Amino acid sequence: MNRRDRQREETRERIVAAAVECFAERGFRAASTREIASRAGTNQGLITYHFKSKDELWKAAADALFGSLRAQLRARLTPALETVDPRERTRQFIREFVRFAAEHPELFRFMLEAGKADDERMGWLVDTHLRPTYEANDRFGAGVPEELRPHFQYILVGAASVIFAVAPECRRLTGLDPTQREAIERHADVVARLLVP
Amino acid sequence: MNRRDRQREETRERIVAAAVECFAERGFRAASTREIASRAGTNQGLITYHFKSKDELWKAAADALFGSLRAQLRARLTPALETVDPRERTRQFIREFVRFAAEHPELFRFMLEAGKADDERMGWLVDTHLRPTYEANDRFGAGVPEELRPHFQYILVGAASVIFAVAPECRRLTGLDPTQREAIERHADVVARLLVP
DNA sequence: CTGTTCACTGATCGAGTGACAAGCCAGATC
DNA sequence: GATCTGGCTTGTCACTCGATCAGTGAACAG
Repeated sequence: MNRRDRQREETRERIVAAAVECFAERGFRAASTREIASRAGTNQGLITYHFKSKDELWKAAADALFGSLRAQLRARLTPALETVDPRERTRQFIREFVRFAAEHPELFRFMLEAGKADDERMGWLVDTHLRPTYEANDRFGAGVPEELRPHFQYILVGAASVIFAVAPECRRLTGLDPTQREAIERHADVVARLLVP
Repeated sequence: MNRRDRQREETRERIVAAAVECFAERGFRAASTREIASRAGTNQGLITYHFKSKDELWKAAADALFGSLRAQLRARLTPALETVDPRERTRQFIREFVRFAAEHPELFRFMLEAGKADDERMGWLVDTHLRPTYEANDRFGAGVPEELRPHFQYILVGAASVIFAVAPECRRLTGLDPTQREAIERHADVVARLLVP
């Protein structure tokens, strides 16, 4: 690959990384391309050059976030499948999911911001990223009746993620800092034991 | 009270109601005072007249939302306290909380949007509204050890609310419409039985 | 070495944004 | 019934937004 092409690639990646941060922190509309450019160390015009529009940049950010993290999540969840006892296996699965949610609160924020409105971005995100992830996690819901699957899915996601998504609030409200390793492990344990008694 | 004063009050309430909607749907920055004014059936200038700034309007909206809903929630939760069996009482409590979350998804959206950043609005919301609510719900966590309280709190909120906060996404992803009465009751039942085995 | 390509910059556009101020007129006051 | 108060409208301010585009210069091809 060319030196120019490598430079191009690296710049795009810097912009996408900054975009993931901004979109997760502020939401689509409130995130400005100028701030994204600034965090990436360039100017705003370059964003429209690489990604035709803000919408396209958002999709690129979603691709980077969900693509990378889905692979990472699968890699971390599969060892749990080796556990023999099925209930303990599911608990391991859940604990690992909670740890993952703690390390990547931007994933939940991204999903929640996109999922609340019935617009084109939501449709795209569901069809492109959420459905594959959802179906991949069916291994987890093996023992759950068909009509309860969606409930369990969202209960798990909510129970695991919310405390990390509102970490500043939790710190101020309860004094507990959910970013501490100890708190993460405790949360993982509580969620796992609640969902699999 | 004067006719003018009544008119004034009613107008302010219309604006606040529109503001609650907009802030919950779009977040603070992405919600525009012009859209709020339009939904309230007036013009943008009137907002600055009644509420000096957008920040003040946001606080007024939070006051209306949390104030009214905390009272309403307490009214709906206290009957559950009459149940004799302590575990069943807690389950009733949780079921009612889930129903409440289903009817008022804007509460969770509001809380989540405010709680993710460590800014002045978050501090104000915690000190003014969240802490009182949090402490009032201590009746619920009677049997829970001190250091697990925050975890249970956020697990309950997340498990109960997320599916309703991303209702459009849930509909498209799973085919289940979480706004249907049947789905709400099922969700309430699942959450209650999970959190109190 | 020469000419071309193309990642990148900086300026500018129209369409919003929140805050502000001057005027209007129904309703309160006397 | 004249006067005045104050809720409300309209227009405007400086500013930010995403998008567009001419211009620049280093890396490329021949």
